[in-house]
Amino acid sequence: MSQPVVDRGADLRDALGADIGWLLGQTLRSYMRMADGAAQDLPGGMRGYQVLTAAANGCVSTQLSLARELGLDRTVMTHLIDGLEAAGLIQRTPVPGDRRAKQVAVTDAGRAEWQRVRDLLGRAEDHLLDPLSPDDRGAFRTLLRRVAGQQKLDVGAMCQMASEVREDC
Amino acid sequence: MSQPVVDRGADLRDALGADIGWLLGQTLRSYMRMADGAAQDLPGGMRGYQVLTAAANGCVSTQLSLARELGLDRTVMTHLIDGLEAAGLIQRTPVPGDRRAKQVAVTDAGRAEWQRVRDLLGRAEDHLLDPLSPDDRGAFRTLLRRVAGQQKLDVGAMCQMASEVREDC
DNA sequence: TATTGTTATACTCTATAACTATA
DNA sequence: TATAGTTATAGAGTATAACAATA
Repeated sequence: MSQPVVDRGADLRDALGADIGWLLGQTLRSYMRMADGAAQDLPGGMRGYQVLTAAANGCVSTQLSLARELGLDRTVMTHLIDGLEAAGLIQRTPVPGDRRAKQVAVTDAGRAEWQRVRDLLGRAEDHLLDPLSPDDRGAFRTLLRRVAGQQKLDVGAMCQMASEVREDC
Repeated sequence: MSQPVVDRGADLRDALGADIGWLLGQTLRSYMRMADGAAQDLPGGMRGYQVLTAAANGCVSTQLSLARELGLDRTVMTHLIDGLEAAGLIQRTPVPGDRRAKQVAVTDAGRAEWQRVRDLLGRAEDHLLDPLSPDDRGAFRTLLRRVAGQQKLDVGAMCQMASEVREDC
């Protein structure tokens, strides 16, 4: 009780800067402002880009495993893939051996588009990390990857599942 | 053209781990899952908490400057403050000298509630940063603060404005 | 004429449930 | 009975416009 009222004179910048939720939110918002421009021509925007990333770089997979991979609902995945397929960027093909499931594969156009957007996003990232030195950028990326990595991807299970379908994994 | 098709054999984890937007999104989502529990009793949830943070730690301010500070629309701010005021956590008082504006001040109950939620969020943050060593946690916080800090707060302008109203700033 | 706060409206995103066709 | 995909619907979150009171 002999102390002054807690934080009465503290600066707002310090208070918000101590809130990691606020820092992450502001950082993501700042990045999204730039990224939305890069992905605006892509059906589904940034989420469409993530689907394209997973389809282009992971093992060939079904809609459901893709949804689980990206932490999306399967109803959302349906709409995203509708848009990407209508734009000719990915293709739905039946899974031999399970006629319920559909295999999702990137087309050549989809791969090219993915690379185009990826390069634009790279510039957005450069701009975001501008206040850091090259060394610090690497450190930040490494630390962020470790923090984000704790809710693990379970990519192994996905590849195993997909390998039942194709062997080029 | 003599190169193999780009990224054909790359792992999905690597592809997503190279996407800073995805990393930030996953990290924020992971944090929010824990934080929502901490702020669930607070009107407005996490955004309500941020309003409370700004009101408790910054200079006394109007709704509009608070909204600008937090990057919210002023219509959203109205609803958030409606909830917080109904819960007795903050108080709207007229600004002497400008009868259009309303001053937002934290009540004693609001300050106590802010501290309670802040402590819970601290635990969520500890859990989020669990995969890092103590040194790395500090480094991550510092780097993130610098990255987030680039869209600057303009706290100075806010304090100046508020000091026209009160002098305890 | 511009600003503060409020209200109403619409649009996006997300979550849920129901339905089909397969297994 | 359970699973993959689709569709429809409702909810939250956000953005926009219009309004009243005041500067």
